[in-house]
Amino acid sequence: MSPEKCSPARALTSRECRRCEIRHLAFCGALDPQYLDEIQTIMQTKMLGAGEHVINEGDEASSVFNVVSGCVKLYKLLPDGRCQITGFLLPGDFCGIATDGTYSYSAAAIEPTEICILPRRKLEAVFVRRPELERRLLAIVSHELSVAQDQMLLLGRKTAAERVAAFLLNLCHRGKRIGWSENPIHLPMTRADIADYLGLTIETVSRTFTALKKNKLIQLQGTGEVMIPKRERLIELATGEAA
Amino acid sequence: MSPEKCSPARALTSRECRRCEIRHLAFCGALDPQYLDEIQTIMQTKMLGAGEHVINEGDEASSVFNVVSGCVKLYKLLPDGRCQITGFLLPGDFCGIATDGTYSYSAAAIEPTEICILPRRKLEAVFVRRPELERRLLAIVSHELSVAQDQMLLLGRKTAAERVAAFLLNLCHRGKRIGWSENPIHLPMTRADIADYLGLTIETVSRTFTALKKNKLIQLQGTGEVMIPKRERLIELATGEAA
DNA sequence: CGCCAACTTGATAACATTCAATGTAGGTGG
DNA sequence: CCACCTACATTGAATGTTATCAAGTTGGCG
Repeated sequence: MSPEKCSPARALTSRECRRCEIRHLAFCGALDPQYLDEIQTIMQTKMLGAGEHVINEGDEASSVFNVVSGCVKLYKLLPDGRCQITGFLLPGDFCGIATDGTYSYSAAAIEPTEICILPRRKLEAVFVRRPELERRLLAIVSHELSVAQDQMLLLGRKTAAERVAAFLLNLCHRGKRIGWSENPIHLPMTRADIADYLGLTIETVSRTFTALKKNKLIQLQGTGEVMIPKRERLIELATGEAA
Repeated sequence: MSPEKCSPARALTSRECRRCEIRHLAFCGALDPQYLDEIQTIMQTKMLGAGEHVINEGDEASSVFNVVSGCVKLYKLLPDGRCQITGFLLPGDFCGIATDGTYSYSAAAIEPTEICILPRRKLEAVFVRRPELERRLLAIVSHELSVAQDQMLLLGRKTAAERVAAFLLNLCHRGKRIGWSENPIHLPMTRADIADYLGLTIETVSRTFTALKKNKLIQLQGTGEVMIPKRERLIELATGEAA
């Protein structure tokens, strides 16, 4: 629910963009390979352990970050500790866009995670030379806005069962794109993270999993592997078509 | 809660960008006045009555729209009629950005509203010549994403009273920017719209207004004018600092 | 003046939360 | 290798905030 303990930061290194296996998933993929040095020369990489922070809300927005491997949660806190996770970043996703010079949310790895660090200033300079990069960024941010609107519908109007169903299908869909198993789905996050993402409590999430299991909409293999036997029925539930 | 009846569409006309009084509020403001014709020549304007639609979810995303005057609600529906309003557009705001070729939400005027219509294709052509426009768009969409994240926190984790307080302060802040009265605040939308925006029911919104009034956090002058006597106390409530 | 839509208020019910206890799995040290 | 510890997850019982159902009230407009 709240910030987690941090292990000491790892040394900065630098991957080779040319050999980057997730480039086609990231915004860098908009760049013709011949111009890859534009990114390579301003970029550094870093390994993070579970719980380590990429971004602290309120800090000066000096960089944007690409997730290469692992999983990062974006979240906001209320003064009394209530937490809302606004998204999970998978390989190829990025964070760190800021409007007013400071980050408006926090970001923390939930498992061992490798990130690319791109200094904002330098990246903006690249945009001037390579507008296709900025165009891709606009497309991605627009898409994220659309996803955010879906999530508002979920948080404002869906029942617990609908939320959990939508969450599972979503993760399935995104995982597929990056080559994860479609069935069973792997959940890298805890029940607490799922609860904070869906605007529920841990207990309600747990009970909902149990109920879905009882109704044969899902099967659990351990707490982090979910089989979906009847995809259509889960989709109906998630979209609110089920009475 | 649901789509409203539509009166017949008004004739298309064209305002003069050069004399546009809200240009500095809109993304067009990024354009040096000497290039205003780039927009002027591709743009048309239209008057809408209350309830008329700007966008129908699922339609082909052929244009983007600027609000010149009035107020537009953006919303999404579930099959059974549940509605989530994702935002209210005030003069200077725009809508119609789409990722995959079709609109992912609906948009309807909630009072007489004037809009500018910019064909997507033609606008994209302008972007190539005038990258400052696209850059501004990225800044605006990034800001909207940040606002959407705030709204997720509200919908997922705030109480009814906190939601209403946050809503009033928000509208106050946005209204100020476009020259509306700061105190009392004018609410152009119905209780039903407020409910669908805050993920509550009409009854809960109404009761919450009554409760805030009883606690002297607001005063009502009719249903659409709200006085805020002690701004700080309302801010405390809205941000979750109040116990 | 009367109608209708929007709003308010009241009583009851439901869904999710809270508080509390129990269960399970992975990791560590004896 | 097993016992123990801790973090995470599940389950149960009671509570509470908000939703639902049902009247009323207000206010603007023809």
